[in-house]
Amino acid sequence: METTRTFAVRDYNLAATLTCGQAFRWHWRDQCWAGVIGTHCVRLREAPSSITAETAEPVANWNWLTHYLQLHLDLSEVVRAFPDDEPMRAAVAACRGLRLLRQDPWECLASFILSSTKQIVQIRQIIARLCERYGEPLAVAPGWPPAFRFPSPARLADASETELRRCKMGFRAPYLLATARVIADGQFDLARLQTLPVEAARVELMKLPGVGRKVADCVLLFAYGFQSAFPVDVWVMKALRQLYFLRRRVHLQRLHRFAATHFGPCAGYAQQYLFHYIRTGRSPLAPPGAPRRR
DNA sequence: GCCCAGGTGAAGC
DNA sequence: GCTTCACATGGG
Repeated sequence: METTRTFAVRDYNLAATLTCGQAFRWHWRDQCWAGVIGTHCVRLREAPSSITAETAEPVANWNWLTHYLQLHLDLSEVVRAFPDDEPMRAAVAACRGLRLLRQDPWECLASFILSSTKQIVQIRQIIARLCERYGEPLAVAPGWPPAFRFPSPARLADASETELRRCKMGFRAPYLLATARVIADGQFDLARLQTLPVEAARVELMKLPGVGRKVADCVLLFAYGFQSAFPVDVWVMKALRQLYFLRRRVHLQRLHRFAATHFGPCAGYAQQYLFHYIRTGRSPLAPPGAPRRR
């Protein structure tokens, strides 16, 4: 039992991984990345070839952390599977060490239901309010600020739409509430999706209120680890159009077909590199106002 | 004021 | 089938 453990890593860019828009609860505080994984309040410190974790309470088994961070994964194999073209080379060079996490399905699902037409900053604020108001308080170390579990489906199912709207989630409130209720009632089994082929799991997810193709793909990729899932949002759409389709108008369906054939077995990983690349001011497509590297 | 944000669902052709 | 629109909220 210990509260600190250091893990040797290679090619792990923790900052990019925790801020690239796949998870929304990490904060930079006291030279550490502070966050909550399940019931564990944790701080992560990045060094050139290691990651040191500190928890609020002693830990006997660290599997929850190594699984979440996917520490066993050999990133070079993933990158080798990418297509050898100029956009991918640039994206990989711009965010070397970027990883996909393996998140809890419910937290991931609820988070991305709340994500539609919201900027990442705002998604983070909504989720923070949701956890403060509905999540169970967690044990924290002396000097750490209060921390909360992500609220369970049952807890949110007991709330009213009006209450949820006070977290500033707007029109997403009825979606989150309805989905929480279906899951809390046992009518929908998130765990079962892990046993299905990706296409079948997607069909199931899209039966949930507020879950369309894009949100479903995010959950398939970020929570279940289906690496062929390729979420296409406005940014990925822009990137694919400009980098691969000569700025022509392209239908979403065609982009999905292109993604399935062009990016290989780790298409979802490639998607995250492209997404982060265009959003962080390191590409010609950077958003206005984004920090631009020389 | 305007436009846009890791979209979805429903209504209108 | 496809296209258009409403839906809250806040940042730039």
